[in-house]
Amino acid sequence: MNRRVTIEDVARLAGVSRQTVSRAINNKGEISPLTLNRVMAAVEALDYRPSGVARGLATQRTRTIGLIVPDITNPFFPEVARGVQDVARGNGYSVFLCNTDESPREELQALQSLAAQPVDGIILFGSRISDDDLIAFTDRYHPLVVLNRFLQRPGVSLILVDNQRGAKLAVDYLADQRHAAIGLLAGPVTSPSSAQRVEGYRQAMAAHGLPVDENWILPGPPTIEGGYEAARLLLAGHPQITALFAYNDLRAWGAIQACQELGRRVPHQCTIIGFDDIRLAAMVSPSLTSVRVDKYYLGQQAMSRLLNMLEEPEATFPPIQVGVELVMRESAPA
Amino acid sequence: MNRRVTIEDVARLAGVSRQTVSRAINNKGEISPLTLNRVMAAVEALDYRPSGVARGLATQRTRTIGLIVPDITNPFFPEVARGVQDVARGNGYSVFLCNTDESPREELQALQSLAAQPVDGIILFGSRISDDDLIAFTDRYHPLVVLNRFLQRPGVSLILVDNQRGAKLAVDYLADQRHAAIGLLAGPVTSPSSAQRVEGYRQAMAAHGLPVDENWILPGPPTIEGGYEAARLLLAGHPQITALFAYNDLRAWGAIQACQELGRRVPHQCTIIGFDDIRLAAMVSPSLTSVRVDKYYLGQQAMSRLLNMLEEPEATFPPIQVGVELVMRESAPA
DNA sequence: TTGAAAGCGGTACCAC
DNA sequence: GTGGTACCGCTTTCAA
Repeated sequence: MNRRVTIEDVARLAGVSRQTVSRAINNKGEISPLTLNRVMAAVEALDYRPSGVARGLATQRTRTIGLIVPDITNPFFPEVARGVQDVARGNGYSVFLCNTDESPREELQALQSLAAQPVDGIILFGSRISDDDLIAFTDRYHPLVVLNRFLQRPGVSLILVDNQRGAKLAVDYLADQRHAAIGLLAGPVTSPSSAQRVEGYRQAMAAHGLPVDENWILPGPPTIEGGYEAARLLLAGHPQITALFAYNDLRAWGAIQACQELGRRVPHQCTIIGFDDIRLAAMVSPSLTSVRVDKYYLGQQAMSRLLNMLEEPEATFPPIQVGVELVMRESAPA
Repeated sequence: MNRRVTIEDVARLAGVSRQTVSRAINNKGEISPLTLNRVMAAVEALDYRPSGVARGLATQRTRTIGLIVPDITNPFFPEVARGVQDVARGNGYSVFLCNTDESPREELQALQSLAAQPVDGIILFGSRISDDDLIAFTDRYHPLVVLNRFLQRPGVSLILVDNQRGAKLAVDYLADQRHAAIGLLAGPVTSPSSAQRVEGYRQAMAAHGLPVDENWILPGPPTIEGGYEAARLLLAGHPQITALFAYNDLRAWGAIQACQELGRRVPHQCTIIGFDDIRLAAMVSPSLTSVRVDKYYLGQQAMSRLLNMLEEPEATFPPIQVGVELVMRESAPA
């Protein structure tokens, strides 16, 4: 590769100092229009682009952020990522994307590698690490935006989806249809959002006077396969179950497949509700009744908040609450 | 944020020079086991992590690459991204992800911003910019791995999916079933992979002695909505069409929806074949017959190749060909 | 085996 | 308004 064009080259060509070039390209400090023009002409001529690395070293800001998600192939996260990236790009930021595969170890590594990179801030979705590890990390690094996890710390902002209410909406809906034995295909045991949905399920069941058999709650990976396995086990072991509420749409789909194999028709012989309302929920057959989360908005909010924190490092920001709504379709018709 | 721990701090604590610390953490140069231990102890004690930025400036290598895709919410790309990222991480690289929204302008900006970042290399999927722009860019920046686009340039490696053959497989299959009027829901006009699939379609039609009405070929965005619109237009304007071959699975799904609205049953009154075989192709109803591409493998190959180029900057590497296969399902049964 | 000094490509601070 | 100089945190080169 040809040697990189540096600020020095521009300065030489324009017949000014490096400093003046710096002023010109950064639109700051007073500069005479004349020199500005000369410098910009030189920049054009050489097709000069300042090195982000050098700039990062000098300013201690890289205009770079890290986005950590469990798995970008889970259709929930691409939409979130778009929300983050669109806001980021609009403000001149680039985004590192890291997958953790639901592994706390990978997550911690991702955090540390991003901190060393170093990025100006980190957005952490689907966190699975322990409170201790996360707190230890927040002590050394910020700003940090964390989703769906309570963690009151300086330098940490929270985005909270109303998971409990989402679960309540689903259970209410099923209970109103006289379902009493409602199985719960919970998410990963390490997932705070799953814990919140489980809690919402428990409260709603209680509110309807419905007893909960602990065996009806089966955690597992947030994938089609995971939902399939869980539904098979649950329906085989507890034939009295007439409805399933799943941690996410992928698990709900797995459950639909399991029902089909077990000869239980959805929704008539088994009613199913998912969570997230990913785009394709409407496309499968039967289409999926689901608790809708505005994923793109979530990403936008997370990135906007991170920008706010970057602008006012000393400020404290309240958590952002994001609502949910039930979208009715074939797998759990009215 | 507490001041960053630097190599200087470690050196002081260990009672050695910065240089010795550098040697220790990079496992290079001769160093006495004793000092090594002392240094590493200091590193531990301070929880020191070298700054990627400073290192990048000094070495001119950031262990960072850029991945450009049209749209990460298109289910094709998350799988590719995982392939790229898994190989990247396994080799100590981080990945910047950029979306272009199919826009040549955004794509060019993404390329330039990544080049300025600067990343060690770029993987470009779904390129939409002009040959001129791309060539101009390759002259100033490499290494570059480009997918599905012919471009013989030094510093550029190619990954080529056998798009023509994929289209041929689909058309052969339909022609063998006596379909003669086969519509083509092509991709974006700027998409090289779409052009290749159109070409394959033309050749296969000709091989079967089937005339092609140019109006049967309708390009458009690679989305469900795009496929829906295109299929509506095509089927309304040319009722004799009995089968549709779509640029990708999303367009095929849109077509299925259009058929349902028009009262044409799939596959009996309209047979449909998609492309990509994204994971959910098997989940929709009717399930989708599709030309399968191994997306994860594609990503792995792209990143592996990029690593090779990074290791041997002077070497020339041949294009990597990636095969396809037809997966039969309900939308076009045997 | 270890250390001193220069340099990577910018920005910040202070003169002029 | 402009230029000189130090400095960001690390690696590289060369000497000791």
